[in-house]
Amino acid sequence: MTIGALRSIIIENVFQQAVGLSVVESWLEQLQSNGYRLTNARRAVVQTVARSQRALSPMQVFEQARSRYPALGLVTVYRTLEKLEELKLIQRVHQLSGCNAYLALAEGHQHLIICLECGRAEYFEGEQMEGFFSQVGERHGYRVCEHWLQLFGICRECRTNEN
Amino acid sequence: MTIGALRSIIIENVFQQAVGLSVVESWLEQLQSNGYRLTNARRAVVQTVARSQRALSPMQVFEQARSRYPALGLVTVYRTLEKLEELKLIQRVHQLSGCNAYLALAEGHQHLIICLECGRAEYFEGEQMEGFFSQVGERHGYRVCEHWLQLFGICRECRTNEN
DNA sequence: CTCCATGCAAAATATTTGCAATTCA
DNA sequence: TGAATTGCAAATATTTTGCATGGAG
Repeated sequence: MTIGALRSIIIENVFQQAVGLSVVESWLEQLQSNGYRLTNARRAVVQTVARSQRALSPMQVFEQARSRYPALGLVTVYRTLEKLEELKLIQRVHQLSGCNAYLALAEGHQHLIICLECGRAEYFEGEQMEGFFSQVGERHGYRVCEHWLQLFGICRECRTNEN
Repeated sequence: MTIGALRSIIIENVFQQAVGLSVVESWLEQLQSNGYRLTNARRAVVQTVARSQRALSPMQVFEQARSRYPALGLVTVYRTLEKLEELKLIQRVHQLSGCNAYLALAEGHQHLIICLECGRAEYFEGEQMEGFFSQVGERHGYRVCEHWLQLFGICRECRTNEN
């Protein structure tokens, strides 16, 4: 094993511990504490969605999760996503390309910025807008109780690759 | 005919001239000038969508337009909506209840406020936000080129009816 | 009279449901 | 062991496509 390969593994482990594994374990715990059983099918789906940097459709989740657990069925993906959404661990993301993709839900970070090229999705904050939204509502006679804000663009990595 | 009925007709005509008929005629003209033929099916769809205050699904358009032109088929609704969208006369609207509804597109008014109760949809302006959106993009390394902003709430009429 | 447009039927997709076999707790 | 979970197959729901007929220009 080369130094390079070793370093990759270390970095991967650090990465998983920092942003991957703990989220997976937290989701599995929450499924369990809400009365759902932990199965290999659910573990595969949770690992796939929790670690993804982009919103995935049920079919994409199915394809990726099947490499972890080949016996997985598409129906189980649908049912697991349903439960994760119900527990507010993921949310459905609407994009120009479709509205059936799911992404980990970051608490308190309501707004999304999505790369049109690679699909990478990140949350950003914008609390100062709530006041503006209420004002707009008042002006039109609405009591505003929800809002969707999403930005679309090209991320740095994709711009670099294109040049 | 009573004075009341007469007044209703006058008001309806004024209304149609102000916000309904002219839009319908404009859309039909644009269909024609883009090489599409004017048929009764298309007239029925255009009248339904152009005059609606809320976003309508293909099935809803079909049901409403069929009362104007009973021989209408659902497939023609899909195909007509497709052409209207291509001509940028309507847009697909994403709601919690689904993403397959279409609404007249008001030029220059990019953002929507939608009543969760009755579905009424109105556009509002918010040009001052473009700068903010670009800033957010920069901070995350994105070149922002598009944005979605939608507010959801309860309109005045629905609040009144509930009390 | 010539194509474009239509509506039906069928196909293609996407999602949900019924159910017997399996697996977790 | 008992009940929740699974995957398959079938049912639904939605949208698209093929095609013979009809209608606009």
